[in-house]
Amino acid sequence: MTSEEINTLSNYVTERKYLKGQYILQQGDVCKHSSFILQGCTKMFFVDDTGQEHIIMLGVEDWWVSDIGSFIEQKPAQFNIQCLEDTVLAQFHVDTMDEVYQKIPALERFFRKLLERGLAASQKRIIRNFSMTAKERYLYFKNTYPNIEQRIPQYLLASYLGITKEFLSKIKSQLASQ
Amino acid sequence: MTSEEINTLSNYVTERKYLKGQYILQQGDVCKHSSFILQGCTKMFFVDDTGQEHIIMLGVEDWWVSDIGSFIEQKPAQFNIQCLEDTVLAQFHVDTMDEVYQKIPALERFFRKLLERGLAASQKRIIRNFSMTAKERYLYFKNTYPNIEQRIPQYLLASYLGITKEFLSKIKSQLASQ
DNA sequence: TAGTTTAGTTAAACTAGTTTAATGTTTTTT
DNA sequence: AAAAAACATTAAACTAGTTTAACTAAACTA
Repeated sequence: MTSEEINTLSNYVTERKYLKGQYILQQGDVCKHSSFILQGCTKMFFVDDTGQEHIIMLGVEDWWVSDIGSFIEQKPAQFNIQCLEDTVLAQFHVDTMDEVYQKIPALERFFRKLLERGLAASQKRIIRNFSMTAKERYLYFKNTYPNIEQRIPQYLLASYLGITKEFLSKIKSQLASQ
Repeated sequence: MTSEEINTLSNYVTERKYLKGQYILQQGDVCKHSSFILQGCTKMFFVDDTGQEHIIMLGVEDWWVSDIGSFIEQKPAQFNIQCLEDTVLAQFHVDTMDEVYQKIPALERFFRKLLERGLAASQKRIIRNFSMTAKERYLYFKNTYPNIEQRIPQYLLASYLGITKEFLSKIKSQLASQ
């Protein structure tokens, strides 16, 4: 991107602050923003028929968060996004995306690459869920994101890993006693 | 797209035939094509450390298949794609993508939307794996893709559902006896 | 047409992960 | 500083799904 383009870009980006616990997006609402985390920590989750919460994605600094399906199609979101800490976002609004893409063609490419990485990551996660045990998934998480575990409560990590908090406890005590 | 653009497009698309059992892509190779299924049926899978095969995606007519991560970054593929029937593909080659995008800007948008849908579908699959039992997943599959089950062997469906073929057998006999 | 491979079924023994419930620990509120 | 709320641990009973193994059925090969 040229420095002129970066300048143009700034007209389309809004900074917004959220407090811990606040929702960036609620299941059923239409996702109006694609957001980049400048500071803070978020969880993207959905609530199933039985009322249980399942975490799809955790987000920290430099990650993008949004319900992409909802954002693109402007249909009701399937997911909630909530702040686990006070969080600062840089947001693009859906109504100005076409305009930005037109003014800065490189951005369309950038967002495509973002999506590609997101899809690749999502597919890898499906694989991990199929081919690894809960203990292996936990160790993989610790290894891949060594600084997230300290920032979030264990029951959320358990939900992200697809297991109960009780079982995560058991795994940790097993690992500790070795 | 204008009819002129469609004409231009045809210069960049190649038709290719594969026989049942042939590989469109092998784990470790770099994915050079993004392919649209004109006819046939494919499986995308990966083989884990223990030698077990896990199906990420099945593909039939009108679906796109490729290892997107590998295609985009031009890195070795993590997945295999193999034909379950004689299959005819319409393929874009990676080397000409930038050129096509330039000549037909609408195509870049089209591929972005494709990715968005792919990502949304992948996330939904993660959810289903977390929040549904194997029986529910099976019924969901039957309901959503009513004509795929007859085309593929049961042990592949089991792999797609993330269960053993024995357990799928059990589920089916349970459902039959109701 | 028999013989061999490939796919599907059934059942018993097993294991990874859940549920329930009680107890302990930390953090927040007042 | 006490009380309340939120989070974490442990253990016993349970269940969904796996493993192993033996058997049946279909599909290719000769």
